Amino acid sequence: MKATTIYDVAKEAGVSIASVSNAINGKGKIGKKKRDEIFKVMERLQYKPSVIASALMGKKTYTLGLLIPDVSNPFFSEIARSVEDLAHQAGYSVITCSTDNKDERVEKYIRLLEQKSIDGIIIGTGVENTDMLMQLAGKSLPIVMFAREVSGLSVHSVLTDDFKGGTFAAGHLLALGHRQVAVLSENFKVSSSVERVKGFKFALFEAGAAIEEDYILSCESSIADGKRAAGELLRRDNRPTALFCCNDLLAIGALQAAREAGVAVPEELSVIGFDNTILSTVTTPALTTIAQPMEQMVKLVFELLIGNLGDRDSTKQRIVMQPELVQRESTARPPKEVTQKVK
Amino acid sequence: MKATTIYDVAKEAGVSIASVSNAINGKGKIGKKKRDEIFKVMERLQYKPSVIASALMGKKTYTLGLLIPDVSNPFFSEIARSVEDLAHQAGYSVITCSTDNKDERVEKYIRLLEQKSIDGIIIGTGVENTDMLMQLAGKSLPIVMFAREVSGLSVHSVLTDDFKGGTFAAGHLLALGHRQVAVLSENFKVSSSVERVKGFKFALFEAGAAIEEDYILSCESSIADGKRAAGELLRRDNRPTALFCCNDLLAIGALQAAREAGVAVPEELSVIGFDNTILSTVTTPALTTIAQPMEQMVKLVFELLIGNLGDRDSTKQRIVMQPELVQRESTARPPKEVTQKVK
DNA sequence: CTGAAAGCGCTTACAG
DNA sequence: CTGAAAGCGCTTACAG
Repeated sequence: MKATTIYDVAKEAGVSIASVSNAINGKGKIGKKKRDEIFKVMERLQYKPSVIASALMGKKTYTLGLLIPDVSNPFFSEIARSVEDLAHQAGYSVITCSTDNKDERVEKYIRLLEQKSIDGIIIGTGVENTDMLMQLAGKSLPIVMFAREVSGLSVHSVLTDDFKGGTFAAGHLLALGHRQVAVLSENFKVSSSVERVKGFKFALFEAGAAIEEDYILSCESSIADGKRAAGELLRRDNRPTALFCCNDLLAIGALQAAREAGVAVPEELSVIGFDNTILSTVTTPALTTIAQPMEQMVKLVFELLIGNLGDRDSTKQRIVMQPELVQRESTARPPKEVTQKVK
Repeated sequence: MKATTIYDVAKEAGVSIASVSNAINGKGKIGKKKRDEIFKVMERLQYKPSVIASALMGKKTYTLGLLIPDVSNPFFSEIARSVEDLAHQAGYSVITCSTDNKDERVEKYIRLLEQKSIDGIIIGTGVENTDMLMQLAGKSLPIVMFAREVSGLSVHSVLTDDFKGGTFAAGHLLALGHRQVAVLSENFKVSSSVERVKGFKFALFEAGAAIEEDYILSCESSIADGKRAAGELLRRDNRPTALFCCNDLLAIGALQAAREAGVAVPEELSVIGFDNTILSTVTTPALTTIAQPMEQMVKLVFELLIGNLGDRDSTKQRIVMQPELVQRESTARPPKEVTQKVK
């Protein structure tokens, strides 16, 4: 049972395939009668043009690639949904690619996407080996970076001001009276985390409460790893009174470690996350966190990718959005007398 | 800067395009020397065959469609990840489509996917208007239903035994001593929920603790809606001592409603969910829930879709997997004297 | 073993 | 306004 082709409708309507094609694409001039007849036949035959064939003729595939670390991570699944919705509205489908922040996966996926002649690619994952991206950027395939940055890469990007997000977290903790703080950072490959930590440290330093380097722990981005790292911190003699976590997953791990260690949050330990995912609304206590304006960011990504914002391809846009502190229940004033746990 | 085509490598290697094609696909017989030379040229020119062109010749597009209600819902985002990984291993990409359980979206997406000549489609979303699916099933496009069923549709399916899942939930609550229970169900369109409720009711009935119909509330699948419905239930004079929720989202809503109403979980109210998503590990108390063997299910879906399990297309497989009770902290014995809240 | 040629389902100049 | 024809980048018989 072969699908009906343009030939079938042309024959059925008694016209040439060129006319059918023109009718569909609104090109050329076609007599109204002929056009109506053609549409009627298409309807009757349930004709659906093959995007494969038209893509081969140099038209679009109406498919976009989305590279993120992991769709099953709520932060990224929320992004994936926004991207999908906007894409769908514009007639595009999106191929989601979870990279686990591994370069080999990034490479493999990009190669795959290229072979499929996609129309554009959104990169929201960390990449170490930038050569491949450089090369990609040199081709005609539109790229936009989302919430990540690769220095020296000439592409559009829409970012959150992660540095400022870090200062917001620090400011909040400082205002509450904390002076003994620690941070759980993501892997150094993740440029956004690096910025967040920088901002955090900077604000602390400015306030004369500079953080010691060994109170900055690097983790993989998972609840389990956050728990492990936070547990380590809580066992130290000089326990911090507040913890800044570079994403909500890590913060939740911290919450769990605190519970296990019998440390009350927020009374004995304040915890602040980043991203404002659904997870942060679900924990007890609910998580204070830094929000990124995701919806707007995704919208801008589209403007850049398939809209006219990205048209003048001479200058690459770099759009930076403002983060926001979302105060919930996991942060409070530090305990009156800081517990100096002695072994 | 046009991409390099098969002609470029043929010319460069001094052979015909047919030989290049054969070399790539391991077809026909090619002299070892020629073959090596061809590969060397492909490498040098960075030649990547166009899947568009080969798809037009009737070969696969190596693209799969995945229809689910919502990627940003953790249950489905976890599925999406498993699907992606298995697909990736087999050289496929997947286009994720969030339907919100709306038929119009289902139709639009399916049409889109058909035009893109995808190789197969996984349907994990509720569908009311089955005509369209019937028609789809009549075509050559492989389909497999995942965790959802449409009666009368002749396609492969891999399911959890939702009815049994419901009885597990009931059995657990019964064993704990609960007799006054209620349920938060999803929309009736969701066949799996219907089965879960049926099983739950059945087990209760068997135990002589039949549930009253007005203690079964239907909700949209969101935390907010679960909270609303649970709140309603908790305000009743005859408050239930246990709540079975058809998915974790609803259960979390129930947890939140209980907290707001000052009802302690699990001391005064037991709550049990379904799906065992990451969310259930993150709440306080952690959620007792019913788990589906998702990884295995996704594996089977692939066997059916692109493996040999689905080959003999005469008989459609219907594979039913066993659910499992995951006991955590949100369920316990009912309070000694059941509170009879009088207005 | 190897290559010339037809064809997949479209789009696009180009004549009429 | 309309249609014949070439071509997109491949694959596949079919001769040699």
